[in-house]
Amino acid sequence: MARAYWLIKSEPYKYAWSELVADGSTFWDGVRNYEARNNLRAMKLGDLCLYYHSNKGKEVVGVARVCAESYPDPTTEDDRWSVVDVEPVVAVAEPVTLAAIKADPALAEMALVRRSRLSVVPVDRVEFQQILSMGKTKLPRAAMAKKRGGGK
DNA sequence: GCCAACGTTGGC
DNA sequence: GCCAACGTTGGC
Repeated sequence: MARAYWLIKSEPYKYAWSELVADGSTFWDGVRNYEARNNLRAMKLGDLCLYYHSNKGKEVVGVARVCAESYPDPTTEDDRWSVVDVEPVVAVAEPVTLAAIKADPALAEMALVRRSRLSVVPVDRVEFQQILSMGKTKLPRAAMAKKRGGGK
């Protein structure tokens, strides 16, 4: 099964990329939208996520990896909501702004642009690679491996 | 089951 | 800080 790609948004003053790096990993809580939640639930171990700073910055600043698949959101009694765990993989060398994404015809149709209010959106492989390339960023070898443990 | 009111998100 | 987009809620 091919790896999937996603984009997850956080307001940097709420939970910034640098905090994820400092924490080592975190559970991705606070999603209260069914479609976003369904995207969380579709995430598989080893999927890669573009980490986007919304509101302030409006740019892709890092790549994170799903290190635990979805489970009930521990911050609420409401069993409708789920979280996943993510860990940082690599910072984007040159953050890719929303303006740059919109200006690129290959990216203008991204769910990020079309569904701007959705906080967890799918990204296709081509879009993912294009953003990394715009960000002058290469994935470390370890993240290229399919999954930890590497089974078929 | 429709739809108006309301709340939230996020770009500008 | 404003406002557009849009998801959710609740009255009927």
